[in-house]
Amino acid sequence: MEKSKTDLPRRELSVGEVAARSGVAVSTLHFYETKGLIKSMRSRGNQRRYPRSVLRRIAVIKIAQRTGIPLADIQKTLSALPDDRQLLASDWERLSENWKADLNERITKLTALRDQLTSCIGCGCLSMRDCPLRNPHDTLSEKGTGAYLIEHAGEDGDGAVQTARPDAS
Amino acid sequence: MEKSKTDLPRRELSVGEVAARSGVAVSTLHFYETKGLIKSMRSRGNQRRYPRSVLRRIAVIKIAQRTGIPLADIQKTLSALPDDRQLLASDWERLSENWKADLNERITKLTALRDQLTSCIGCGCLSMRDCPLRNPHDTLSEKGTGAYLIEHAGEDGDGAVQTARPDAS
DNA sequence: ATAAAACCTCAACTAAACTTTAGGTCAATA
DNA sequence: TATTGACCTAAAGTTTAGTTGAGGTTTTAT
Repeated sequence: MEKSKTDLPRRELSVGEVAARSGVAVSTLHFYETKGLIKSMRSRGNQRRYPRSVLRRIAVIKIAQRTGIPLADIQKTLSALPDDRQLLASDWERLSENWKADLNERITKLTALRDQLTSCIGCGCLSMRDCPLRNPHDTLSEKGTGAYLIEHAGEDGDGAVQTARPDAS
Repeated sequence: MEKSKTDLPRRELSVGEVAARSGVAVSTLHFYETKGLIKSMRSRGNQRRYPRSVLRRIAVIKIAQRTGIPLADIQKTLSALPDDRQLLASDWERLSENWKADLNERITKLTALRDQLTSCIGCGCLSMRDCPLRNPHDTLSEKGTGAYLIEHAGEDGDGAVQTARPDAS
């Protein structure tokens, strides 16, 4: 009889084992592989076999994703490691420092937004001229797709919230 | 001659005018309309005509988006206003309170992540057993798609980062 | 009156991050 | 041995938030 499954930790893991241990779906592992985020060896029968270190790699990917970093960027960062060796503590240190910076930026922006929200709840104006919420000059780079406020000469009282006074004829 | 364009502020705005004033593309306005986020009247010639209040509505939509709320939710919230009247200060107050709460939650999560990142940079372990980054029990609801850590009995030293010691034979 | 600019609809395309399906192979077990 | 469960590939589908294009109509300006 072969070594039973629970006997020694075998050197390599199947895709299903990696899925169970890492918490990501098998299809996701396939997907990550096509994106170059992880890689695998193959068994004689063409099934994926992973070194245990893939679990760490996946953990790192998931952490990066939680910080809001797109997979493509994660891939770039990971593949920029000198060779494709296992992550060392020093790598992790460098990566996490970078990601922490990104995260801090996002936190800063969201906090600013929240504070503006807080202060604008009192006034409730949403005036184009006055309200910081309406003119987020510092947020243009946030996924900006369209043109932003190219011109707003001829600004007239269009955006202001009415003081609650329903149907005053 | 008709009233010139720049003479009096006409009662209604064309889609292009709304686009220019609000900073969103015309195609986006069409799109928002299909999603029920805004609506329009039509001219004799079937062109969209908007009341000025649409600008405020769009401003609110954009603010909500900045907080990270998906359009579908924004739509639900806006359409839950008693009738489809203009936003009043009291509406804005209520909405922004809700959104602020969401935002705070997001900020809290990101901040926790950052702090974990900070404290884990020192140790660099990423150990499945010890590292808070590896087991974010409080983050399961964050876009969770796959199964999460259903079982990890038989945990063996798979995830730990090696102390920097390149090729120690 | 006519041409250009703005507008219309509908359908298809984009991007990210996956999942699902279809059709077939491999491996562990009763 | 036979069957089931795990695995394979490739392609297509899903969601969110839009954008782009084709083909045609309205408005506006000259």
